[in-house]
Amino acid sequence: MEENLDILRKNGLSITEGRKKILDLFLDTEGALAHADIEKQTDAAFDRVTVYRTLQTFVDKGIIHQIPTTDNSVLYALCKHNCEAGHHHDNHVHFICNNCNKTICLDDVTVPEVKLPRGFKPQQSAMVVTGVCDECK
Amino acid sequence: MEENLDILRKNGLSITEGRKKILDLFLDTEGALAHADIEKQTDAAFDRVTVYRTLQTFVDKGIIHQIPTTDNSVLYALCKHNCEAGHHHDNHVHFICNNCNKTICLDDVTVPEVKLPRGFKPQQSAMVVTGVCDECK
DNA sequence: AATAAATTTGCAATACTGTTGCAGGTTTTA
DNA sequence: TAAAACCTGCAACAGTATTGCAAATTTATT
Repeated sequence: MEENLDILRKNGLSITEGRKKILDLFLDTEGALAHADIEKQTDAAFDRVTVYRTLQTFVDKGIIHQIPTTDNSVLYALCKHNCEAGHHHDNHVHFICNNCNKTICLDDVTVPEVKLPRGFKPQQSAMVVTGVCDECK
Repeated sequence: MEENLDILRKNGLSITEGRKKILDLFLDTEGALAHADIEKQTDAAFDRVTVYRTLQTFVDKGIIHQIPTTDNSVLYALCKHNCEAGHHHDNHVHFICNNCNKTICLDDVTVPEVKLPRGFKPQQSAMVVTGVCDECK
């Protein structure tokens, strides 16, 4: 299986060890990943800076998306639906489990629209639900 | 007007210069405040550490609440509805203006409920909408 | 009102997170 | 295979946040 190579090629990115490994991590992970997770799970094989830059590149290309959290950490997850460079379609709800602390993309749950007061024009909405996930229940 | 003293007393907190000033800032501000805003607007009269500790104390007592943001900064705003120590009723939508960058609590807009997949038990929901606010429109 | 007890503050030190410039190395292109 | 393009690691730096401790302030007690 060479899904990782496909994705990198499709996005016009050079194929490098770092990008392959980090992309594999995302492909193998159900939940979301923080920068620190990636450093740990790659045994610090890559410089911190490289990891930051790789993540940024992936976000720019629409391969992964950033997840808003209530505590202020930054999490990333694969984009499931075809996002394009600079144009994310990331309007699903994110769930954070208080038990196992995983963050899960609920790809099938769309962020509902809300009625805003007069004069407010919405552009993007994000929703984070915390609670207990299906594995910890 | 001594609203600030009332609030501090009600929560069993010592009355100090720092707490009065910082609380006043929140009472006078419509939007939300970041740690950096507070340092600036108090002319660095208080040590950074004091500001951090004061904010933490206020959050613990239910005087202010943390706001989730899409970029990962930490913002705080007054709790309007009677929150109690360790028990926030912060279920209103937050709005971030892409033009003036203010974060506004839409106290009258409640976070809608969403149907989660089987096995997921929700406890708290947060919603952030970005766009253009009523003053920048 | 004065003192003792409790609480809060500021400083110093430390840790973590994230960014930039640049030289050297790797990948791609031709 | 060589040149061009691109990516990586290092070093340096900046911002954010936390902890321990002594000094200062606030509150409770007499």
